[in-house]
Amino acid sequence: MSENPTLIPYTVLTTVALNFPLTYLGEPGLTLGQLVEIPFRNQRIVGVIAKTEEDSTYKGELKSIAATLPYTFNSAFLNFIEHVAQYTMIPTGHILKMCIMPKLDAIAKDDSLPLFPTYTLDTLTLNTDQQAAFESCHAALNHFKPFALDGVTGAGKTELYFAVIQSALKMGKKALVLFPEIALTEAIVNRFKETFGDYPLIWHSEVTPAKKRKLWKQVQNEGAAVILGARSALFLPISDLGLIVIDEEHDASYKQDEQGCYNARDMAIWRAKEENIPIILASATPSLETFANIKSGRYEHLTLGQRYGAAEMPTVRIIDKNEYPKDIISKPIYDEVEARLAKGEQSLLFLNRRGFSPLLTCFGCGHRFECPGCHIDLTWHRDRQSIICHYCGFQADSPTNCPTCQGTNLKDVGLGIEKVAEEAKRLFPHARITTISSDTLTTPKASNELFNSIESGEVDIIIGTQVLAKGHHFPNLTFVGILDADRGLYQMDLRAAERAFQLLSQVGGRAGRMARQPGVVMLQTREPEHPLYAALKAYDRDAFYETELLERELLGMPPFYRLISITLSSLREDILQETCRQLARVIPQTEQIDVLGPAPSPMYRLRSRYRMRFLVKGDKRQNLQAFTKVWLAENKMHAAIQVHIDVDPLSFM
DNA sequence: AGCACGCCGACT
DNA sequence: GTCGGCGTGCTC
Repeated sequence: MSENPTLIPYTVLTTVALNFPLTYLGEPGLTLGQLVEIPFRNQRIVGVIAKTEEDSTYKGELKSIAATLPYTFNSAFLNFIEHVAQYTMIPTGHILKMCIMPKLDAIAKDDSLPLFPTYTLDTLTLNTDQQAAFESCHAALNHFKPFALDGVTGAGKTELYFAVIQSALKMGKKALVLFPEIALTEAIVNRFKETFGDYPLIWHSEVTPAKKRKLWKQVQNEGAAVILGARSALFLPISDLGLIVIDEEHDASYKQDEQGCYNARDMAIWRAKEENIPIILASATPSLETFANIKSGRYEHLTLGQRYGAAEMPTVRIIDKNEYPKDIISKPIYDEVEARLAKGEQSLLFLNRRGFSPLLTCFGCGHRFECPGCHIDLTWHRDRQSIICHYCGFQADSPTNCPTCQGTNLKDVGLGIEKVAEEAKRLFPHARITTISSDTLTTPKASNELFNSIESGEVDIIIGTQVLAKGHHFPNLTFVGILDADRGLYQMDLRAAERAFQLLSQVGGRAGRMARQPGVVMLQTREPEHPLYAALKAYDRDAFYETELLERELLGMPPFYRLISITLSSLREDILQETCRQLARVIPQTEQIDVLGPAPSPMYRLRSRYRMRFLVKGDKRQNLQAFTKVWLAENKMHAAIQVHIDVDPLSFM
């Protein structure tokens, strides 16, 4: 580029995977946050003015900004991008890319911009608890404050935050409401329409690119609106943001695990802080982190409804599976289902495992059908006539004979929901039975049809996995049988008990939700004495959480300590092992921070890659990111190695 | 000599 | 991330 005396240098954050900004020349007077097009190598990319002066030691020839785009990010949003990048250790450019749309110049030319919805803001009727909670939130509308909204299903959490949203809208501001797996929750969209007289702006992975582009542009305009979205909606450049709500805040789908790990719930706190607005984390079964923040007073605790009052909660019975060793569906559960069939009510049988059986083996020689890439057992999906790897998605046709000994006596081992369905058909030959899992809920349309058929009473017995656990109202469902409550308790996962409690209490919460009398929940377990079940039976959530917190503290685990998981993977096992040895040699020695590993990942072989893992661990005050950055920068990594960094990993799988 | 491929560094 | 420079090694 030729030297032009009228141009001045700007620091520009780009959408490429660099962790530092670049310097470009531009007309004087460009403002902070201005989106621009810049030449980068032989292409044009989008960037944002991060500083209105030069901030680099680069001594090469500077290129010039090619064009300015009619969009400007405010400084709160810029700070948010910077903070997320630093915290998650994702390159800043990647975070910026999550915040913008492709083809910005084309979007700018389109002026067919839809108007904001016109909401009716009639005052909602609140009960005493809701009114008290509302007043706390209302008083915080002009500054940063995190709230934990706590209350059992049906206690009125949604009405409460609807009322707070209403206040924000009246102030001419926008509210951002995050939901886990929004594509499946038509119910909340309808509820919104009923209350506010118009639809919210909807953002999730199923929304078409054209609609996304319109919405992306629209939310930058002034005016009141509600944006209802999945975790990625957190990265929308919303102007005049007045409130953030995270519903089902404990839900694991707020955590993105691929292409850069981040937890939208935690990052939302930072967004609220930068925007100086309140944030409401709602859940009947808060995450242990949130529970700890309530205890320490960092989050204001809003409690709704009669907490864990026995009257509205289902009756929970623990079934000792050791008394029924051979039965998939034990006698007590059978009796309850029979009783529901006689009364024309619905039953749910819950098992958190897809397919027919998690293992297929040859009776003759013991051959197991394993995934060629991951070396784990393939799950037999008899309905689809295939064997499938649940980790990488590898599929093959159902075998008819053994590849090792040619024998034809293949045996299915273990239990999946397809096998439960077969057993249920045998036990209840006249019942109308349907299975629900990610195999049957393939599209939003398919799932709506399925859920509608259940709601309209076309089904007697529902057999399903965890996809059932959230968001759906089954008014005629009065019995839930949990067939293998222990599953999840003994995985190599420190959150297993917490998740099991959340899952079981939610599934239990399905029963009798709308019925006049409480429903019945039965859990089959081989360990009826486990404290988890005692807490579930008494619905003593806080007692369970307190025990769990104590254990985490003793183990030196989150939320008392923080972790960063670093997974190295490669197609070449030798290079991987050598790199790990080398990295282990140069671990910086400090008193406060430990590095565990290298250890083989729980999935040592996944999608044909070998995987090893380090864990960086320190108490809450330590800057683990800075430590990790220094450590990894010591070593030039071989090109055949991929590094995957997960700050605050949810599970270690 | 000519070309294909893979590694590695630079990108403003 | 992704492109291009460059070194290695294979083939005509």
